[in-house]
Amino acid sequence: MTETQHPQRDAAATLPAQYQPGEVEGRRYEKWVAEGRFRASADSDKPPFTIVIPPPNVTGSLHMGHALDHTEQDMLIRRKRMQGFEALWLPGMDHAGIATQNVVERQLAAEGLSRHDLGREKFVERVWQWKAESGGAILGQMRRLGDSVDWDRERFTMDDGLSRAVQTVFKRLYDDGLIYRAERIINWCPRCLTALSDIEVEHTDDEGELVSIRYSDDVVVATTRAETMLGDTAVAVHPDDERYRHLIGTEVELPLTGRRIPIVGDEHVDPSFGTGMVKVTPAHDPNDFEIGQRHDLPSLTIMNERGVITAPGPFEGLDRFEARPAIVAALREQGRIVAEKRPYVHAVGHCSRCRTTVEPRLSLQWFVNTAPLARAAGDAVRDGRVRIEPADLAKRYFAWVDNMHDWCISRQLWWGHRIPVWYGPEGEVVCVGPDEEPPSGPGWRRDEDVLDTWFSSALWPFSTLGWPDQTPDLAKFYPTSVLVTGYDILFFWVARMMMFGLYAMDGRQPFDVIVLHGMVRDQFGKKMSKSFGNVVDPLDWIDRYGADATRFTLARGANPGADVPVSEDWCQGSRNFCNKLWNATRFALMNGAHVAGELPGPERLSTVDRWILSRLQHVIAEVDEQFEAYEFAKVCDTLYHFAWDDVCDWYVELAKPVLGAGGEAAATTRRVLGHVLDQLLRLLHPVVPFVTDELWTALAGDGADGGVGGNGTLLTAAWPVAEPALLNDAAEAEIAVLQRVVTEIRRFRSDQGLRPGQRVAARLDGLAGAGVAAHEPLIRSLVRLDEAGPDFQASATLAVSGEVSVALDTRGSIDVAAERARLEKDRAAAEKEAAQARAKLDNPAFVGKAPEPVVQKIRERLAVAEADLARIGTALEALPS
RNA sequence: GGGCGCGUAGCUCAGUGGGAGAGCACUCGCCUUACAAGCGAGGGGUCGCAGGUUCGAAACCUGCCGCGCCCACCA
Repeated sequence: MTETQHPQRDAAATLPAQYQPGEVEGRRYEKWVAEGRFRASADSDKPPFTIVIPPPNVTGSLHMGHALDHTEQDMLIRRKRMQGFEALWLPGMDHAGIATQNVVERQLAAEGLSRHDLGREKFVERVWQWKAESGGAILGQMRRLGDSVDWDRERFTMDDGLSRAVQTVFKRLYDDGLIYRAERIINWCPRCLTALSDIEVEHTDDEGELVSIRYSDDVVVATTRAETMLGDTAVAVHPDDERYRHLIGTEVELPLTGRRIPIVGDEHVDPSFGTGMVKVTPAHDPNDFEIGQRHDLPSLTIMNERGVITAPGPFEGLDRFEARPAIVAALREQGRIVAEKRPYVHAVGHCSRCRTTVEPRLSLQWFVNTAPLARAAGDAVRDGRVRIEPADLAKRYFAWVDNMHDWCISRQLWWGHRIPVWYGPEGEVVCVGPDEEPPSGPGWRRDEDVLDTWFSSALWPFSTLGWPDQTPDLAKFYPTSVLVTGYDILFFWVARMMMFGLYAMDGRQPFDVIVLHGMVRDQFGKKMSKSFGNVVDPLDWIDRYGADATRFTLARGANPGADVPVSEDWCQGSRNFCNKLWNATRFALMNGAHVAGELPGPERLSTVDRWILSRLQHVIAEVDEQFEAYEFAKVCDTLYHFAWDDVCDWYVELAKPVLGAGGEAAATTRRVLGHVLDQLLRLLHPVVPFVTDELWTALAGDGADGGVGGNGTLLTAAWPVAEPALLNDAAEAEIAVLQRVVTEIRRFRSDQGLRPGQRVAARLDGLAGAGVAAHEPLIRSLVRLDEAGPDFQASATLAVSGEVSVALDTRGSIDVAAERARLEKDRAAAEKEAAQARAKLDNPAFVGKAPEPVVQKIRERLAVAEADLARIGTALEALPS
């Protein structure tokens, strides 16, 4: 390409002075999708790289947590795609059992209807209709963020295929005896009218009242749930408790009921708590249930599913929270309340979906026997088949899988996967597989319940790939490569995917690496909450600052496993960074930078070119390491500083005089600048895909060879590979000296209040000794120094470094006091440095025990400090007194 | 009650055995034709406290203080 032909200049002319994300993003995204850039193929020869998206709720909309989660996944996927992997990022949604049913039920309530008015079939139809009309808003929002997901493979947990996977796994677990039905105390939500698993219950410290009730002269028990006494079927004491041993085997009359109940001895009772006597209500308390089992006590249910008292008598029909004070009042009237502790703060469970106080309730439910599954899930991490990043968080994972309770999987809902079990007239129980005919005939009925929504999400990594069929997708893309999610659903989801993945896929793990991030928080580290008013909507930031800025802000704060604080200021900073890239590329285009042809050989490169190319190789290597360690924040930091400090602040500034001068040097610089930007944009593409693709196509042209299957888009351009041959320590050292000289002169100009435009005559001494003599014109040009003329009269001497000093003629008086103060300060610092180094070297213990490289380093440090002192001394002497 | 983690500049955080760092904020000077969403320069920290290990500690150990999170069936 000759100097006069620069088609890029036309491109530059079309670029406005500021990056307008709104103008670029929509069009870029639709182009990517239309060209099928996100599509993965099972037939490909390329090695697979797979991520399945943590399926958002069909009722959900994009919040900052998703934006963070998706940014990390998109960064991984986009980089692997550029590296030549068959990269599949599979999107989809979760049917979100209770959440979705609640949404539709609220809609019905507005019409004055309940789901029972419609009936099961019509209600489920209605939910599907809701999904078609208003569900999945988040999918559109993912496009705004730039998620490079394969839309052709979008899945939903209630799809036919996934439902078949659910039924297959259920049947297998049932046949293996790992699923069973039992009457147990479970967590019951009296509002949602369904059972909940342990982890769907959130405990908070609530205020209550602990009352001590005298059942008889000898028997006093304490409780926070007085209403449950109606269901007491025993009183328990510790069998070794001297005070009460004689009572074991006797009976006591239960107040308000007239029933006589036994006193039993049970190890569970803590003699040191309260009176050491416990009322036993097997139907309404998990501990009491176990005591009841051990002593063969009857379980007396005194409350219905809505928490209303059903025990016959004066309290029948009262809500549990009305019955409580009523019963306490009645007991008080009888003089049976011997003590009240109020307020009494204790942990109370709430429905994670609606906050209603959970009621322990005896009921017949389906459970997964988790012991063998959880052991396998733990072992897969213990033996290294699955890695958790950051590794510290594995402790939390083990704490969970090694102490897992059986999982209650049945839900008394209508929206979800219905339990595939039929009951016959003679008490038969038949579990039906997906390809089997269910039993029919008089008296047969199907189980009414559906499965916990997490049951189907636990199958997500393989049900989405076509399992139970042996599909090409499954063969190509399972196990998935990385799972990216927040540590908050380690238990809900990750551990269960591990259990079911290992089980259903015959011991093959669902993913190789689990990458955990934290929660997005505000700029003060506070949790985002509606009541606190600090919630930020990512779409708002995307509108105002662009998707790239939003992504960069999140990724830049994403330290492994840690919460991610964000603020609008930081997002503006990210927007500014995108704009910086924009303008750097604009500058390059206006000056004819290009990517055509080979890089000039080493003999044609200037030191400045060698320096920036060397820096680039370091950056490529660092970014690769940081990506492999899932250090998203460090990736961003490395590229931010390289782009802004090295490329924009130094290389572009150093290139300006060369480009202005024209000739062969300018031609070389145009090519090197094009190369550096080309590589930089590639490296940045995973985190800021829109602006980089826009700029890269302008720089490389639409017909550019993008490397791996690339034709005019950065998406499939080859990921940079560091070239050791381009590393150049000598050039880096030279430019470091140049930078010190320039910075010191600027420092002087700034301290002395010299106007930036004002030219000053100067004599630069010792550049040759420092090996940077060739850079004198560059230095002079950067800091506007004229040659020393015949009338040159130094009014200040700057001690820079090494042999370099700069004598300046400011053509006027300088602020001697300011310069002296500055030098004194520098001298004090150098003296301190020298003293510290000498103290170490004078210490025989240090010299004897410290490794030689460290000692050598200290010697060098001392030498530098002494040289500094000498130069500062000279400069001080040179100052007019 | 059990477990995990954190305390470094005004704010948010990197740094985990050998010269205290970044972003933002702050101060001063600049519209220097890529960019004022910018440029240049600068100030600012007894690394929570107290012991210990070490030639050497922000980092490793112990204790204390403060903060956070997760798990949990003391009625």
